[in-house]
Amino acid sequence: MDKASRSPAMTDVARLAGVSHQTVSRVLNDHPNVKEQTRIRVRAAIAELGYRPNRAARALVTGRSQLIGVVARNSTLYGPASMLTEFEQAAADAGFAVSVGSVRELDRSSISAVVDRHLDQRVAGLVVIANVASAAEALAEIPGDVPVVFIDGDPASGRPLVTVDQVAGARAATRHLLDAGHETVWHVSGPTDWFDSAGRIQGWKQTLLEAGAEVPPLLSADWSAAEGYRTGQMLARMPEVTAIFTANDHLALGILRALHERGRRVPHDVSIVGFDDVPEAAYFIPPLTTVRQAFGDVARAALSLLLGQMRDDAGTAHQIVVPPQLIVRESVSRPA
Amino acid sequence: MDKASRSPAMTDVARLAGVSHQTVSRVLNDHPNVKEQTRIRVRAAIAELGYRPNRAARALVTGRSQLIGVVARNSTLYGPASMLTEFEQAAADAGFAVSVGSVRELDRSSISAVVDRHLDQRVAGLVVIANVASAAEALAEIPGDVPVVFIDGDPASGRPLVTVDQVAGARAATRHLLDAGHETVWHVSGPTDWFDSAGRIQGWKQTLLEAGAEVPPLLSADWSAAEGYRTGQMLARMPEVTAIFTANDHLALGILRALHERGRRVPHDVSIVGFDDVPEAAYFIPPLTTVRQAFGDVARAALSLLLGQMRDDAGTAHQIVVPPQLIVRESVSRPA
DNA sequence: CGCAGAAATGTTATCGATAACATCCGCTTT
DNA sequence: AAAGCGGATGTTATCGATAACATTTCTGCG
Repeated sequence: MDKASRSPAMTDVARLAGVSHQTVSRVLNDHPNVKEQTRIRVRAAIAELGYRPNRAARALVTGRSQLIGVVARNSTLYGPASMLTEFEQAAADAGFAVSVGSVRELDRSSISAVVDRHLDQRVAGLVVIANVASAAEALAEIPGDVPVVFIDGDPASGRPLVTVDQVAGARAATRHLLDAGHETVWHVSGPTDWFDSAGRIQGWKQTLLEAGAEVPPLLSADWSAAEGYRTGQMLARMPEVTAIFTANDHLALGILRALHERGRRVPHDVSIVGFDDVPEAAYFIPPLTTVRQAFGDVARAALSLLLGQMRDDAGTAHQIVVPPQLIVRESVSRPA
Repeated sequence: MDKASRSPAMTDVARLAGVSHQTVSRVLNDHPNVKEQTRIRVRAAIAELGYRPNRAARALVTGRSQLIGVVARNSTLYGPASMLTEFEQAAADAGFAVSVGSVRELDRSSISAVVDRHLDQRVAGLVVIANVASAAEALAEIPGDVPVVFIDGDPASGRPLVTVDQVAGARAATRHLLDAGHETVWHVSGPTDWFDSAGRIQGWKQTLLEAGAEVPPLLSADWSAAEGYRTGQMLARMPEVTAIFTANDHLALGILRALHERGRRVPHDVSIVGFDDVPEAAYFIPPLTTVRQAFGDVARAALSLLLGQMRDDAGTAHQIVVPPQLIVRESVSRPA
C-alpha cells in the first residue's frame, strides 16, 4: 500500500468515488451537468485522498497554466518593488502563482526574451510593468492571444492599463507649495523616459502655468539620493529657490542633505515635497511631505482586468487610473 | 500555410530534420549518443522553425518543471526585496523561471499553503527565505524529495543554507566604534525572532565582552524608521550614550532624526553605525557608516546549491556563509 | 570476413489532465 | 407505448514531451 509514494491522480479519485475520471474533471471545473449527489461523492473522495490536480497536465492540454507572468525591470526601487509584492499577493489570493521575469533593461531584446520564457511556461496572462517609453515597441510584439495588462505604460497604446494618476499627484504637490505662498516651484524629475516622470513633469508645469507662476528650468536626475544630493548642491546656492518638488522621496533625501550642508533650513528657508511616501519618509529631517501611491489598489485593479480578459475574450480594453494622495508633514512652510 | 497559428512541436522539428522526435529530444537534452552531423541538422531545424520546447509537457512526464519556487515573507524591506530580485536574476541566467510565493506571516499554515501551491506547479526546487525562527517547524514538513535551500534560516537545522555572516558584520561594526575610542556601544536590534537580529546581537555582545566593555541593556525594535525614532528619543536624553550600532539603516535614520531634534550632533556627540547599506545611506545626515551585505553573492550561492541538489541526489548538504563588508562614512568619530 | 558490442536511431508507452463524441437513462409528448 | 429529448455519465483521443525498449548501423578485432 504505497499509494502515498506518488500523489494521487484523477483516476484514483474516480476509482474511489466509483465514477469515471471525466466526471471528476467535471466536478473540478464546475460543469453544470453533474448530479448533486455524485458531486458530493467526488468531493469526498478528493478530500479523502488529499488529491490536488496536476497543473502541468492541465496546462498541457488546455495550453494555459494557473501562472501569471510578470515582466518588470530588475530593481529595488521602492515603487516597482512594492508593485511587485502587492501584485503577487493579489494573485495568490485569487489562486494564481506569479512567475517573475526581471530584465536589466526594458529594451526590445530583453523584453522579448522574457516574454518568450513566460510563453514557454504557458502563462495564463502577462502583466508588464512598463515604466519607460522605450518598452513600447517591444511590447507591440506580444501575441494577441494571451491576456496582457500594463502597469504604468503608455495610455495612448489603447491596451488595458492601470496606472497611478501621476499628473494629479504632481498637481497636488505643486499646488500645496504654491498655496503656502511660494512664488514658484522647482522640480527635480526622474529620468525623462519614464512615464512616471513625464506625468509628474506635466502636472507640475500645468499647475505653474495655470497659477501664472514662472516655470523654472527643469532639473532631471535618476531616482537616487546620490543625484538628489548633487542637484541639491546646486539648488542650495540659489537663494531664489524656496520651493522644490522632487519626483521621489530619495531624491528629496539627497537634497535635504545638500541644503543642510549649506545651512539652508527646511522648511524655514526652503520647502520641499517628495513623491512615493516610502515608509521612512516620515523620519527624514524634517519629516517629508510627499505623495502616496496606492500600489495595492493598482495591483488589484491590474489583476481584475487580467481575469476579465481571461474570462471573456471580447472584454473591452479598460484603462484604470488610481488617484494618489498628498501626505502633509513638516517639510513645507510659508516662505520667509 | 497557417503553421504559424500554433507554435511548432517536437514532431514538426523531427519531420523537417528527417529524424524521429526522440532524436530531437536527445539533441535538446544533450544526450551523448547523437551523431554530430544529425545534431547539427536538428539544431538547424529548431532554429528554422523557431521551435521552443513546451515546458508543461516536459514537466508532466518528468514530474519536474524549470521553475523554482521561492517562499518569502511579503515585504518591501530592503534586505528581503533585494534578495528576491537578485535570486530571480541568477535563476533567469541559469534558464529557470521563478515563482514567488509570498506569505504574510511565516507561520505554519501560511508556509505549508504556499509550499503546496509550489508543489502543484511541480517546481524543480524551493528556496525559502526563512528569516524568523518560527518558520522552522513548518519547514520541517517540506517533503524530502524536492530540493530545498534556505536563505537566512537556522544553521542548526542541518539543511542546505546560505546566509550572510551576521555575527561578523556586527563585530566589525562594534569594533569600529570601540576602536574610535568609545567606552561601550549601545545596540538597537531588529525583532529578536529574526535570525539576522540574533546574529547581530550576538556579534555585538561578544565584541563588547572581549574588549572588557560594559554591555548596555539591549534595545529591540522592528526594522522601521518609526521605531528607530522612538528609541532614539530615549537615547537622545542619555548623555552617556556616545556610540550606537543599529540593526539596519532605517532604524539609524529614525535615530538620527531623534538625535537631531534634541540637538545632539552626529558624529560629534554621538557616533552611529547602521546595517544594510541601503542606496540612500550615503545621503543621510551625516552619511552613514554601515555594513553591506552581498545579496547577489548569497543569491548565486543559493542557486548553485539548489542546482547541485537537483543534479546529484546524494549531494552533501553544504552551508555557505557570505562575509559582509563595513562601509566607512562619516557617522563615526572619537568621543568628545 | 564475420561477429560481438557499442553507437545511433526509431517505436511505443506514459505522464494526468481536458475535449469531443458516444451512450445511457428517465421523462415528456403524442 | 414509442419516439424524442436533454441531463448525467462513460469512452476514447489528445496535448508534447521523456523513458524504456527495439532496432539498425557502425566499429574493432580475432
